[in-house]
Amino acid sequence: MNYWLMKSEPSTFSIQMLKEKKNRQESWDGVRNYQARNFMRDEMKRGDLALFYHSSCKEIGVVGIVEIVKESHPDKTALDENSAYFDPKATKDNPIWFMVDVAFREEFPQIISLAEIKKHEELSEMPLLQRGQRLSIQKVTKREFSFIKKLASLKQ
DNA sequence: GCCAACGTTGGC
DNA sequence: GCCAACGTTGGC
Repeated sequence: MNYWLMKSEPSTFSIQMLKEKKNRQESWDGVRNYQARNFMRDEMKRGDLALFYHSSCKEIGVVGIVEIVKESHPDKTALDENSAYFDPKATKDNPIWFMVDVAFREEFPQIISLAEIKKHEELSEMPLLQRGQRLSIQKVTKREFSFIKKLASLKQ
């Protein structure tokens, strides 16, 4: 089982939006970076857990946990001319872009902010904190995942 | 809004 | 295959 961090701009898709969906599930569409795509296509498995990270917003940080409930399948927004994520190079036979489906598992009582993550030596090797790192999907160790989950529970 | 750091594109 | 130009990301 693997652990992940998945970034989203909350103005586009937030954990509240996921939580308010009827089945509390959503396809993680719109990823247009090959490395992030490869993680989804090749490595993400059903049952994996991911930290939900809000980026480019007022309160930056980890806001909760989601579970991968459906493994890689083609991202249809790449074929949709009306989508902001349309890619003219994608075809039905060669979709290029893939996505997984996630399900809401937990919303932290308080955000674990980027500033706080930076304070803990135990989290200092997270890709998130490495210079120039901007991948929207990143690997997280079990230790890091548990540490952040514990930080969140301590704030209750 | 700024800007550093990346990733992608396209001419050669 | 190189690499300059350009576009994007994302924290501040």
